[in-house]
Amino acid sequence: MPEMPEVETIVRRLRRSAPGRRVVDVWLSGLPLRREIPDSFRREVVGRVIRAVRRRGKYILFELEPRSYCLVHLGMSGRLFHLNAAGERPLHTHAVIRLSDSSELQFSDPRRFGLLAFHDVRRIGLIPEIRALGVDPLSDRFTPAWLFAKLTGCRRDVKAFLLDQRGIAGLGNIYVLEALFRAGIHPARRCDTLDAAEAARLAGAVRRVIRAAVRHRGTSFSDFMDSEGRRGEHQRFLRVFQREGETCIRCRAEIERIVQSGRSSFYCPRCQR
DNA sequence: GCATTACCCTGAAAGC
DNA sequence: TGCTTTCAGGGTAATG
Repeated sequence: MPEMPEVETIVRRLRRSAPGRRVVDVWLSGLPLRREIPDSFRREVVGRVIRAVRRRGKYILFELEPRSYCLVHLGMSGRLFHLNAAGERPLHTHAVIRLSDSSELQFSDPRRFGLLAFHDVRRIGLIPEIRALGVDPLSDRFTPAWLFAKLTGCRRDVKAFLLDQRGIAGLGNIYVLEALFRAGIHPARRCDTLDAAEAARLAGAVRRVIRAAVRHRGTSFSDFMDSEGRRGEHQRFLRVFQREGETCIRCRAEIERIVQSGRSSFYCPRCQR
């Protein structure tokens, strides 16, 4: 399940391989993803040149020339490969974008929760999905003071807050739970019960977890692969995620699982309050 | 207005 | 062994 570190890993690879190439052809499976890909997508994208590859939250943005954007979200099970030459299309391939150097971008997504869209706008802030996103956890705006101010007026569970892309953009279930463990905060704590010191611990934990995961090129728990088909390494460093019944690395208590808003939460009942 | 729940989908795992 | 059921989850729409 690609979160920000996995998307960042893909974007860093694509930045080396995609800019400067012109789109010469687009193939679409015709099946709907999160939304239908309109027939106009092919007509709009063919002929444009990829100028840059960017990331906002879990979204990948191809900046095109003349200025416009191709927006990609990997959803739960999406993969984006950049192959040197036309290759075999894996099962559940929904889009193939052929480039001027004979390479091709392949987008596959078995569960079809992903997104592929074209936006004829000058700035990424004009794309509704991007405008709705909150601060990036690695940006200068994400500070302990900012986080404490946000938590103070919020009555939800801290886990629900951290998962909400409108507040902090990029976190998913894995890194939220890992950050809460490192900060010693129970996932069901109400936001407005956290004090300034806890908010500071949480802000630091989020940054450290995300930085470590980016360094390890993401977590390949089930099937994540980067744009060259390489698996990530961060699964070896997870401390609570999917470790129900195993012992806490810090206090030897048994890791527990609860369900919040239909999602699993893993935590140490002794270390996290 | 805010918070929670249901839904989309398929593959893997569990249950029978 | 083989079929059926359950579960997983990101984002959004619907509901409370």
